[in-house]
Amino acid sequence: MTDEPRSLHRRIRDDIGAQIVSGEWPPGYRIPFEHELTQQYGCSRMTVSKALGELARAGLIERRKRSGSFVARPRSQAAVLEIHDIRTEVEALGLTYRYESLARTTRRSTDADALGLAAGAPVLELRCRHMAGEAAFCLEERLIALDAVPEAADEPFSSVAPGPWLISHVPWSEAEHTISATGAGRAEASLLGIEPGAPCLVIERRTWTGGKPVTAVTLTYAGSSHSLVARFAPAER
Amino acid sequence: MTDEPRSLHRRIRDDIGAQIVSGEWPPGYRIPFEHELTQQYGCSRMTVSKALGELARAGLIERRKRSGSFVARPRSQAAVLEIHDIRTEVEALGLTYRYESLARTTRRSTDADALGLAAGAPVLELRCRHMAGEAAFCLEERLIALDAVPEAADEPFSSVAPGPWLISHVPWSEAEHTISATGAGRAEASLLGIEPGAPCLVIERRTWTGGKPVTAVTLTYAGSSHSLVARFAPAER
DNA sequence: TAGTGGTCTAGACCACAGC
DNA sequence: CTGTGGTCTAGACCACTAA
Repeated sequence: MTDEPRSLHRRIRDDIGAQIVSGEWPPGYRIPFEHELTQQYGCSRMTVSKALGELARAGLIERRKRSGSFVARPRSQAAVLEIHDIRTEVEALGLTYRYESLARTTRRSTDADALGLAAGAPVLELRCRHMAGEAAFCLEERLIALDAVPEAADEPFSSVAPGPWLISHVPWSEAEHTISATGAGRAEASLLGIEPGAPCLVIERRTWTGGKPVTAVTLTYAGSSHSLVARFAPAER
Repeated sequence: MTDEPRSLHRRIRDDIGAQIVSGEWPPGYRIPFEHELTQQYGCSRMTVSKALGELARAGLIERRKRSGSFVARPRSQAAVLEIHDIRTEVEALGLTYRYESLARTTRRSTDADALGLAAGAPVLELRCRHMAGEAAFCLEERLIALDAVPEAADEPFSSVAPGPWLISHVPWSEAEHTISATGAGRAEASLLGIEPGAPCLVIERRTWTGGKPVTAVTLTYAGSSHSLVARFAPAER
C-alpha cells in the first residue's frame, strides 16, 4: 500500500514524528529509549540514533543524557523563508521580466551605510528596477563592498542584475533579512507607478562571506504586488 | 589555541565548510572522496559520512553517486524566520504588554474562510488587540477550528491570548506564513491609532496538526512599529 | 562494470546528569 | 554509581550511475 520502507532510519523517524504530530505523544512524553527502539525495530543502535538525531534537529524532540528523549513543546514559531531570484519570481507569475539600471556610483562608505564596513572603504552603489511586463515589480538599492568583490568595479550592471551577478562571483554567503512595511516616498512611488504613501513591502538583506561584509540591498515591492511565504514542516519530506 | 575538537565529525564538517565559505573551494569543486577524508583524518567512513551529510542538508554541498561530492552553487536564499510570541516581542522592547479581547463569536465556517475547513464546520472567531504600553502594537483576527480544538469553545479568551493558549492545548503543528504589506482600513487604523491607508505589515499564519486545520490568524502591525528578521547560516554554530 | 555514496551492524568507550 | 545519549570503529552489502 505504501512505498515507505526505503530506509529504516527514515521509517523510525517518521513513525515517531507521526506519534508526536498526531498528539498521541504529547509534549513532555518520554520517547522509548534507544535500546528499546533497537529491539522494537530489530536494528542496531546507530540506526535509531540517526532517526532520533534528525528529530532533535527538527526540534520535535529534546534529548537529555541520563534521562532519555522527550517530546519538545513548540517554542517560537520557526519557519523557512525562501527568497528567490527576482527574475524567477516574475516569470513564475507568467510575466516577462526586464531589468533596468537606474544609477551606478562608486564612492567611499560612510557610517550611515548599512553594510557594516569601516568608513572610507570603497563601495559601489547601484539603483535599479525590476519590471514585470510593463509594470514595475520591485526597486533595488544596493551597496557592494569593493574590497570583498573587486571585480564588481569593472562590471557596468547595465544589463545584468547585481543579484545574479553576485551569486556567480561570490563563493558562498551568510545573509540576514529584515522585512518591514513602509509608505512609498515620492521617488519610489513614481518609479513603482503607485501613489506616494502607498504601502510597500521592504526586504533588506545584508550578506557576508567568511564574516566579511559583501553587499547590502533594499528591495521595495508595491504592497499589493508581492508577498512572502514561509513554511514549517516538523521533519522534512 | 582553539577549543575545537569536541567531536571529530564536527571538526571535519567545519573544516570543509570553512573552505567553501572562504571561496577556496568554489562552486563545482569536487570535495575529497569519503575514503580520502577517512585517511586524512584517520577515522572511519561513518564519521566523514556524517560530516558530509550535514553539509549536504545545510545546502553547502551536493552529493552525487558514482562521481563524488561537490560544492553547491547558492540557489534561492533560504532563511530561518523566527516568529515569537507577541508578549515576548513587546517585552523585549522594554514595554509593558497588555492583551485586549475585542470580539468573540462562534459560527459555522464558510468557503471564504482561510482555514481550509469544510463549509459548515464550527469555528470560533476572535478579534483582539495587543498593546505595548499605551500604544497599540498589533491587531489579531483569528479563526479556530472547533473540531480540532473543542476545548476552545469553553475558553472565553478574555484575559488569555489565543496564541499562547493554543500552544499549550495543541500538541504540535505545521504552519504556513504569508507576509505582505497593506494599507490600514478604517477600523484597523482606528484600533491601531494610525491614519487610514498607513502602511501595515501583515502576517497570515495557517496552522495544521497532523494534516487537520487548527487555526488561521491575521496579525496586523503598524508598519513603523515592527519588522521581521530572518537569518541564514550555512552550517549551524 | 567499477566506484561512489547510502545504509546498516555489533560491538566499544566516554561524559554526563540523575539517583 | 548507573544508565543515558554522543561518538566512533572496522567492517559489510546495496543501488545507482557515470564511464
